Amino acid sequence: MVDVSVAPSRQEQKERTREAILNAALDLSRDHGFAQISLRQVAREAGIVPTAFYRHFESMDELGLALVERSFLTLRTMIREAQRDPDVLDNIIEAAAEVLVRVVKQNKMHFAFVARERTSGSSAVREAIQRELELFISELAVVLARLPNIERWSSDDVKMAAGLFVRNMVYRAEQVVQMPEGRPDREQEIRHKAEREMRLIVLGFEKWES
Amino acid sequence: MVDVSVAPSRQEQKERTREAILNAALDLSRDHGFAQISLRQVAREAGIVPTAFYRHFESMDELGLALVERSFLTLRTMIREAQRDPDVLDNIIEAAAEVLVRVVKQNKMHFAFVARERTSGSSAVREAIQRELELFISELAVVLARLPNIERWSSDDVKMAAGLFVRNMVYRAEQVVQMPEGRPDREQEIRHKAEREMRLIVLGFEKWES
DNA sequence: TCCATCAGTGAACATGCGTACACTGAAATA
DNA sequence: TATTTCAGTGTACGCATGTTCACTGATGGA
Repeated sequence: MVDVSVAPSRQEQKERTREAILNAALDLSRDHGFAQISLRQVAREAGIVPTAFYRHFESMDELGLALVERSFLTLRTMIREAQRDPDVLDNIIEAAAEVLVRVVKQNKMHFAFVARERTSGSSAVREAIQRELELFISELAVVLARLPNIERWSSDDVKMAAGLFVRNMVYRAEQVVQMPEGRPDREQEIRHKAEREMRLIVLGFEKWES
Repeated sequence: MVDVSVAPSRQEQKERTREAILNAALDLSRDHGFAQISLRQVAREAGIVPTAFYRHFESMDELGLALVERSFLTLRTMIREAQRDPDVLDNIIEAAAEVLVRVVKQNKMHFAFVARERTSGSSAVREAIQRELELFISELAVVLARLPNIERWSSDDVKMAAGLFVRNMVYRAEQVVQMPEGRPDREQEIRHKAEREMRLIVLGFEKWES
């Protein structure tokens, strides 16, 4: 029996409300951080009564973890894309800078969330982000390991390089997030600076010994 | 007329209470961030009644700014020291890594505050920290500009390099702060990683063109 | 058609919050 | 010594919070 009516099924409706809560929380976090917002604010913004919140999450902490997961889905998609693209290996710097600005711009809220809560969220959220970032660095290390100058490096060294890239990426992502709407000049500037930094790091690669 | 009695003057007492408030706030910020703590908590911890808080600060925001200022005093002292020491130029990496771990360990709370509130504090606090960090990068750039390989660089390039150093320093400082007490092995590891990263960046210096 | 399920409701509560206000009493000043 | 100053007190207020509990009514399986 196929549902062809406009009325959503119970499951669909629940999922929809869950999304509304996630989006409300992400939106409210924007100004003052996730840790500052209250369960009641989230409920209000999501268009439900405070107690209905508990039908979806046991606590704000659990909501925070769900947001971490959803945000990193974006990042993982990004690196999977990069792994498939053969051009990336040829000019990793330009590709990375381009992807950085484009993807961050498309997912401002998620990046803002990660950058902000990485150091300041509740300990549960903070630890989840650190773990996910470590994972992300490892995945990037796999990509980097295929670069010509890096093939002979120890895996520790490759991870260090990946860590440097990611940290600079997080920093530049913060800037893209804080960037006011409709400022292509600022965007250009950030991309340019990100490129120069990565190029400097890559230059170091070529002379690196253990 | 010199005050030889044990009783502190009115001014001294006020200054003492102000310090108590600052320390209380720094201490309470440790676990959940400055933005999360309340005026009443700070007052309680400082041993005064909530309303007495207003004799010293107009709001929690003003307290936050005072903490930023006090925290950066530490950082500025650090770089002034480095500027006077001629050895620093010879082996800037080892010196920087050593100073990093030592000073951060001595002033854990201040560094933790800066690292945490940099991305998550109230906008006033956040902007104050960004400004101070920019200033710090400029000061470091002056030191770097005297390095043999860098003399011929444009000032923009030197600032980029200083920015890379500072961002990695902030990151490693976060780790030192989170480091559990009495773990010299972890300390050694962090210092070692910081050194390797800086060495990689310096290697890039040598081949840098514009 | 009947009935169980369960997403969302709405009232109630105890608690902690920021801040206004009138106050006290010791230190500083005259 | 008499007076002023002012850091710190204590009460009181209205408000937002997290969580409890009994509830409603549409969905969807029997």
